[in-house]
Amino acid sequence: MAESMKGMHRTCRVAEVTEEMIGKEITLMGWVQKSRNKGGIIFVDLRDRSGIMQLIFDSAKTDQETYDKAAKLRSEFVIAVKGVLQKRAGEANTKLTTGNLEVQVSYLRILSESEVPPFQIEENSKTKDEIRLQYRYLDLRRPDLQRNMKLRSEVAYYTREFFHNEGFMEIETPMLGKSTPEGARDYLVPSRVHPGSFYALPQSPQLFKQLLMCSGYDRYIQLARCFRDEDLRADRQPEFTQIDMELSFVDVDDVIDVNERFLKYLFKKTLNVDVKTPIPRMTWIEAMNRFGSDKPDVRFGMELVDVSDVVKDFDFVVFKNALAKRDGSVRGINVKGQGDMGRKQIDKLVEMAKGMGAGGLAYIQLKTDGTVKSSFAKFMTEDQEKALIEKMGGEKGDLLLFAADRNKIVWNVLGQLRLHFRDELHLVRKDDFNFLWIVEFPLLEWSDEENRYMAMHHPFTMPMEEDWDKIDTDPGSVRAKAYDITLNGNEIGGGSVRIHQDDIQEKMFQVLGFTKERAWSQFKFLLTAFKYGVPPHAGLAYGLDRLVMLMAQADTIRDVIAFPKVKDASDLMTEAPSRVEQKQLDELGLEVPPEEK
RNA sequence: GGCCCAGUGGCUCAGAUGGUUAGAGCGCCGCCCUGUCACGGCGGAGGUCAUCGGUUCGAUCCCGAUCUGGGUCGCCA
Repeated sequence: MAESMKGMHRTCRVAEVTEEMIGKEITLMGWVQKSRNKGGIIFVDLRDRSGIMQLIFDSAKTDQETYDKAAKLRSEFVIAVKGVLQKRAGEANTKLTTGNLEVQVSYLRILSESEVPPFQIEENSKTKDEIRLQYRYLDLRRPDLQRNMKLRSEVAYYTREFFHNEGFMEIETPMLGKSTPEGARDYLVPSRVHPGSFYALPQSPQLFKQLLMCSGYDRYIQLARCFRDEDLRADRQPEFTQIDMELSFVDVDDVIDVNERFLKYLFKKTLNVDVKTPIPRMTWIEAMNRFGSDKPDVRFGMELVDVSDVVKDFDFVVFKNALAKRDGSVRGINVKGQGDMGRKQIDKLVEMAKGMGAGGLAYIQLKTDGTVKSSFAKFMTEDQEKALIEKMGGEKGDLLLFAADRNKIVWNVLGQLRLHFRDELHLVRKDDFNFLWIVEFPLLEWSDEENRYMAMHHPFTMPMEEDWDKIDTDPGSVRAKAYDITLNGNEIGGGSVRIHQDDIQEKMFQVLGFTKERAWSQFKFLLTAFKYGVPPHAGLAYGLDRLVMLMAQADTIRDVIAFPKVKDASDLMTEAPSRVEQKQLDELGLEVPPEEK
């Protein structure tokens, strides 16, 4: 039976008691974590978001009615107790911050009873995601999720504080906007007033923040909700939050400077971690050549080695074909100490490589017994083999893996294998925070599918002045004033300097295959705004969820989002998305497929 | 959309060449216990072995499809 809390007032959270309160009567409220009835004395662990406090019901000291009531307490009952805070009479519990304290209860109210929960409310739950998410309100009671939510709240707080002190203004941009077919799929919202017309939920506030620069707001920040109707991943949700910013009268170094100070401040305040500044910078091409990734994990070696020159005369058709391709190369990695790997495991690696788009994976095993086994031994002379091993720095016991194809594929295959071995061989520590800027991204990326160049970042990204003269002759070689901030091999943010000169913008649209008409119909408001005095500006956006995930050392982004969605973008708790009543559809002038039975 | 993994009491898992009563730990219920805190002792309840179909004398186990969840590729300017 649920009782009222009338007349009772919570003194503080259960683990927020102080030494001065010892001997005083206090009132606590929370959930029953656990009850241990010894017969004659009952111990109850009372839990709230601050922690746990042990309650004592002693048959010799409490009245019979209270004692009998205490005997009825079960897990997750919500109770209010009045009693004297005291030093523990028995052994202290070193695992609790309140382990040397307890409350001798004189008065108990059961504010709410609870059914037996479907899983135990405890740290490091092994319960499968499906059930946790169905009962998310119970899952969120678990201490590890409460810690993550607290960290997330603090990240948001210190972010606002830092940027406020730096003169940034937080300005909200619309959730109901205009659909732009470039980029990710939009979530669409039908308009009742304009049947057949749709708003789109924002993928990012990109264009609005540029307009705010046109309006003179100088330094803008927003913790912005964004939406992308694409498939989910362990680190990707359909709705997510960005720390979104834009600055006027700045260049690359200015954006990097304020953000390095931000990261230093944030990590110190929230995790007490010292971020060393300046954060190192690496160009995109160096990252790709050395690590096969534009978000390299540089905490360990196993760097890519370009062996194209060494193998160019090998009588191996796979290598020859690769080198004949545009942007083709042969590169390898040296997996130290794995030369004795079994055939089965190697086959698995080859399969992995094929899954990443490679035709296969060539290898040389330098076994510890001194023998050498290679998948392409018959296509090279002994001297050639020796030269290749030497180029790779191969020693007894090493495994040399080679990919041959267009650079894009070679980088991807070896870059991913490198990460595979990082995890397999435990080459890094999780609590190590290694930041790295990646700069000088290519401006454009060729799309085979569209048969044209696409913007690597977005169409408003400023090219590097020194490359601009190559925009007609060799567009693929033009670098952009774009930058990403990475942490331990994850992209946590990215941005660019934006184009503010209309002649460059016009040329960009032309290169991207936009007709003047299409560019104008799509971005009329922006292009018009740019006619009325636009300052040079640049910005950056962090993925807040992914950042907090890494800070919390969580394995999935779901663990830092209160109410996340599952793989098919549905919510197991609310069962959204759901069908709606015909009346709603009629008002919108919409027809939808009939429900499947 | 493709590929891979998983689905057995409330939770986490084990299991059987295909054969009587499918096990364990935790949780739950009852009784006992005045210093426990992974409390302890005794007793007990609880299972369409994800669903549908096939093979078989017989299927939780083999086969196929489906569903659910996870990972990943495509996708994510």
